[in-house]
Amino acid sequence: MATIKDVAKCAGVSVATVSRVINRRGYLSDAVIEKVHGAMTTLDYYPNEMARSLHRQKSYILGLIVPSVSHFFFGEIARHVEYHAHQNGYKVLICNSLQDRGKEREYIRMLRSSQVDGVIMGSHLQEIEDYVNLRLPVISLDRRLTPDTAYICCDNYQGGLLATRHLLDCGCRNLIHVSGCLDVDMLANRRTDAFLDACKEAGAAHRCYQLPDSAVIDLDYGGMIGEILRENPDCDGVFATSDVTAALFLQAARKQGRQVPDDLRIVGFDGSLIAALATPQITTVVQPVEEIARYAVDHLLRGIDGKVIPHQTILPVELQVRNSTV
Amino acid sequence: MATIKDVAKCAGVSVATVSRVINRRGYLSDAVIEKVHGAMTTLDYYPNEMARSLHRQKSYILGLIVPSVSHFFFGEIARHVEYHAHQNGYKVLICNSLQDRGKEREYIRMLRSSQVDGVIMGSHLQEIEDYVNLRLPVISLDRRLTPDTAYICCDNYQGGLLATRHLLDCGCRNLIHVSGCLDVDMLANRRTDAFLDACKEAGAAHRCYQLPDSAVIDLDYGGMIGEILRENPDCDGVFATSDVTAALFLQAARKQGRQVPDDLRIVGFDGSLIAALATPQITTVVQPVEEIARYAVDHLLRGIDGKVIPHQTILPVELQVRNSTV
DNA sequence: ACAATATAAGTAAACGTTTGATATGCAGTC
DNA sequence: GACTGCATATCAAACGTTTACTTATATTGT
Repeated sequence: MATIKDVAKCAGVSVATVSRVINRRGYLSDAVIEKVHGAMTTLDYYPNEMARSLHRQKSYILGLIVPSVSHFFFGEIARHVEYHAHQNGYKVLICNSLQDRGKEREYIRMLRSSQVDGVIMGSHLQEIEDYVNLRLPVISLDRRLTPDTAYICCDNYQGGLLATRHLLDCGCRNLIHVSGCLDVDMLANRRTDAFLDACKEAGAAHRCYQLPDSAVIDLDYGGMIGEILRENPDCDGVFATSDVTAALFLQAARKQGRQVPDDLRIVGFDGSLIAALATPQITTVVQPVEEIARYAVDHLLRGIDGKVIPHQTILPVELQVRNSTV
Repeated sequence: MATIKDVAKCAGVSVATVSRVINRRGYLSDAVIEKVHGAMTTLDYYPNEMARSLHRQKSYILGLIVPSVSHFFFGEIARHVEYHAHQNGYKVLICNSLQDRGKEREYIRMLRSSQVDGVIMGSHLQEIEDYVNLRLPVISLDRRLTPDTAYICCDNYQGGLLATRHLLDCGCRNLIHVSGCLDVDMLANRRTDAFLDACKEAGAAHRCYQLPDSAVIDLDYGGMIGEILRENPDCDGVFATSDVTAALFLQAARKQGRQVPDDLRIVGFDGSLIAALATPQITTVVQPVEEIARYAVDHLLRGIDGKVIPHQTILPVELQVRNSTV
């Protein structure tokens, strides 16, 4: 590949001059500018970003760690994060932690070495201290890492409330809630809190189940869901912590001959495509994915620029009522 | 951040020595190795990959261009590409072209500037010449770009044959096929060829529809699908070019009071999660996504290392029969 | 006519690494 | 005791940029 030296030689000027015309700095005569541009196109020259980054001590690369981009929710997050990063002249390096502590730690190291300017963490199995050591601007999604790392999330409690109350309003009196693993202190756990509060408030029978961490990646826990449903023949309403889980309930219900929504009403969470593509379509709590991604990028970039940013950004959710409940 | 100089000073040796212990090169005494390691940990030092890349003229970064990582199929591709890249010590920069020619071109430029070692192209709107100019190892997914760029794809024709014959075997006599835009010379178009061949061979009535390019990104073309179904009241079998389209047919059928699979049988393509999560589950032609990604990475890396690689890699598909047809 | 300033281009150091060439010390050998 | 050979560590150049400094020339005001 042609370097700035080749361009300089070809144009008959110094490398400094070429650099100047690339960066439009200092005084340049039109003649020189033209010559340099000519040389650049004939040599098909592109500035070497590694060299630039090294000099300017800034890579314009962001790291994004998610459980997996093939996960509906995180796929959308990744898409929008990349979009907004690109809009701001940043590139993004993706990392699929696959819910594995070792990989998560490895990725964190790798991103540091790679001189990324900041990272967006959507996967959080690691012990807190590992993040502290990062010494890099970080925005976390849906988890408070340390007292002073900023995080973005949707209003999980409100979402849980909307979902549960909707089921109750539909006449459900025997509810089931399936959440992820509650051991890790994720903000998504507020959905479960809300479920419990709403059930107690209404005096409705209810039961909670937890899915293992791995469920986020290996989406074949349909058997488990069928089991849960079988265990609860009286259940008339399900609040699932994700749309995928809701879709699995839909299938299990059909297999067990229970009509949705007549015998069993189902509410999901996320507002991902799967909820809209299921038959019947699934009532779901819609997370503002695009906004979450936008704020994550915006705040991260502000952090990188040394500006102060809000610790906590909570975005509103919306209940999208569809045929799995009415 | 600490640099190699800081480590050298701290350990009381030269930077060359530090570099040597990092890279395990040349003769080193145990005493020095220990001192340097000590310094590295006390300073929390990580080598600067930009500087290394600059020197070694190799970034260990791969570019991946897809229409969108939030697309079911490409999300999985991205996940597995990243996985195998990581296994081989490579990082991956993602680019969502969003089926936009301008963005595609821009990303190609960006990847060149960023000194990626190679690129995997899963998005192909650009004119061929733009790829030729790349002068970078490239593996294309599902498209023959130039006579000498390697590509990986599944056996699209065979997939089309399996899908169509399965419908015919189920007794369908009035088929519909919905494909993507056939103007661009994608290998996925072979599915349509197979559909036509199989229908003619069996003497079955059939009709083809094309979806606009944008459908890959904006997945809300349900109305269009409903319209197609309404136009064809006698249709008893659908071969959709993707699982998403199949899922939309499922919904449209239900809305129009047609029972699946009794009145209408539906076959999708891709083998993505949506086919398994739909109710009823969708019969689909399963693409070996993981293998596709693995070969894409393997061949790209071999190409980067200057080895010769096969022009064409066609992987077998499999028909997964589910309740949307039987 | 001459200082003061504006314009234009070049020199060389720096960013953080790696590595070939080189220097130093120290056994062992004749 | 000079010589070889080996182990160990340093020096300095290079990777492709940017930019503070410097130098050279042109333009202006008095």
